[in-house]
Amino acid sequence: MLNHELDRVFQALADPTRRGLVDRLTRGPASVSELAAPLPITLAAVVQHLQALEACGLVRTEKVGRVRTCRIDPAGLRAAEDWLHERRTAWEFKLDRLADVLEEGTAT
Amino acid sequence: MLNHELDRVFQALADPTRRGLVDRLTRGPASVSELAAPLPITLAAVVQHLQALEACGLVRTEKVGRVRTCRIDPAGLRAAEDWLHERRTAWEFKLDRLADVLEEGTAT
DNA sequence: TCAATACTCAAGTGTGTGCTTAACCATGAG
DNA sequence: CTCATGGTTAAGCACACACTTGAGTATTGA
Repeated sequence: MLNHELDRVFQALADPTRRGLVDRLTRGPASVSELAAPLPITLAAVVQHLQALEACGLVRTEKVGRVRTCRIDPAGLRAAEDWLHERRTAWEFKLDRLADVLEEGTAT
Repeated sequence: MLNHELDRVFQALADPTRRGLVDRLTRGPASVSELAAPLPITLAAVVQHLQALEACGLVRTEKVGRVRTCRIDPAGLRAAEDWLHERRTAWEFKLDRLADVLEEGTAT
């Protein structure tokens, strides 16, 4: 995944409403109005959030009749997760090696 | 970690410059000017980015003399990583169970 | 056919973000 | 002491973002 796409994934996840939508969708697919119902904002605003989520691969949607059904797309989640995992483990590995060197110094 | 803190973590990671700083710091600690040197922006701007990164627990810094040394704080990375991991696996588990049910339907 | 449902789109508004400049403070070297 | 280094802070600007309103389209049920 390109750097520019990761921008949008993290940007999308930065908003609590959008993270709420993702959270809701992990419990199963839902229509736009179902997603909007519990929220204190307009349906139009929810649609805009969904467009952001779809644009960066966090959510897939499909329109049947007049109902648009939304569901999680794990690809986006995985991309962000992998980025974080790589950096964190790289750093922790470095820390461990440093600890080893220090240990070696004090021992013997 | 509270929801509000996750906001700031993802918000921080949404910016490519800040993600670049995190990336750089996984290769080892650095001073503010070292971090700024390769970047096309002012040192003041870098300081502002670092404040954002520190405020949300992605980076720790320590000032000795007039030099501020920055290093990764894995806590922030882990918080975001965990959030993503939980949602993704929850959804994939759901998908697997759905596949099982469909399988059962077509079989026998 | 008529009305309700389920969105969709465009325009506008207030707030937040990234960046710059410019002035400033603290430390270390000569 | 004096100057350079390394960083900090504040003010301001341009643009992006979340949200609303309002008007429109397509589908469905009676």
